[in-house]
Amino acid sequence: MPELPEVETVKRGLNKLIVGKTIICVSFDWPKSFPNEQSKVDKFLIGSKIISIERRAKVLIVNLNTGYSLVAHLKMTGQFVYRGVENFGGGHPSDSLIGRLPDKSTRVTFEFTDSSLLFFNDQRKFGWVRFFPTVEVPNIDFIQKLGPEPLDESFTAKTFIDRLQRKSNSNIKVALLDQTVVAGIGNIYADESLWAAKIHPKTLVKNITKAQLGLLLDEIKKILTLSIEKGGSTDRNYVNAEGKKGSYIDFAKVFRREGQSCQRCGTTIIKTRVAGRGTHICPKCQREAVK
DNA sequence: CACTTGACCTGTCCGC
DNA sequence: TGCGGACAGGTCAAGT
Repeated sequence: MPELPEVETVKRGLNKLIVGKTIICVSFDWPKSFPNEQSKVDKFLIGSKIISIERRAKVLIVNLNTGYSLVAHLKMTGQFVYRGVENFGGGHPSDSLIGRLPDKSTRVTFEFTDSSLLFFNDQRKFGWVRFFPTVEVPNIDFIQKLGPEPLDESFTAKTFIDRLQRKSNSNIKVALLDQTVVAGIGNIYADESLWAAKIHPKTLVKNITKAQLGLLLDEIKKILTLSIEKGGSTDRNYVNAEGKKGSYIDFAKVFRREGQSCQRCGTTIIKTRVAGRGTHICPKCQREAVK
C-alpha cells in the first residue's frame, strides 16, 4: 500500500518533524520489525542525532550523525507517526490517531531527548526497520538492484523502454510492479497508469508499441506527481508522519472503483485478477490482449 | 532460467 | 451471533 507517493509524503513529514533531534531510547516488542544487533544499536543509535531523511523507491532512509542509517520498509501496513511534546497531556482529541498511540500495532518506539516520540506501527508485521552504516546503504542487495526513480528527469522514455526489454515476455502489469525495472510503483499506481494509457494489464510488453510505452511513462509521472501533491492514497490504513490520511484515492480513476462508470467512456469498471493481484480496469478502454 | 505459488501477518468482510 | 474462509498486497524464497 505505501508506494512511492506515500513514502515520499512520510519522508517530507519526518524531514519537518525529526531532523535535528537526538535519539535517547528505542524499544520494540516484535523482533522481526527491528532485526538489529543490540551492541550496534547501543553504540551508534542511542545518542545519535538525525541529520537527514531520504527516500529510495519505497524505502525510507534516516541518516544519523554516527555514520549509521536507519533503513525502513513499510510494506503493506507500516506507518511512521510522530508525537511531539505539544501532543501530550490531552492536547489531542482522544479519537485522533496520535492520541491513541502507542497501540497494539506499535512495533518500535523511538524517544528523543525532548521527550517527543516516533512510532513505527505495522498491523501485519511485514515491515521492518534495519540499521546499517550509511556508506553501506547503496550496496544493500535489494537497493542495488532497484530500477531508476520514475520521477527523475533523467528517467526518459528511452531508458524505460530499454529496461522493459528484459521483461518483453511478461505482461505489463508484472513489469511495472517489478522494482528492478522501475522503482516505487505498486498495485494502485500500476492500475491507474495503465488505465490512463489505455493498456490492458495482461498485454505482453513485446506487444506494446514504443509510442504507447512513452505515453505510459508520461502517465506514470503525472499520476505519481499528483498523488504526492495529494499526500498519497489512503486505501485502508496509510497515514503520514502526522497521523493524517492522503486524499489521492478520491482522484483515482479505477482503483477500488469496480461497479462505477469509467470517467472516459461510461463503461462499468471491473475488478479482475492479474499476476495474483486485484486489478481494476475499464474493459472498453483497456482491451484484452490478443492471444 | 522464467514464471508461479507460498510464506510472512492481522483485520475485515462475506456467507452460512 | 459466531465461525470459517477469502481477501487485502510488498517482497522474497521455494517450487514447477
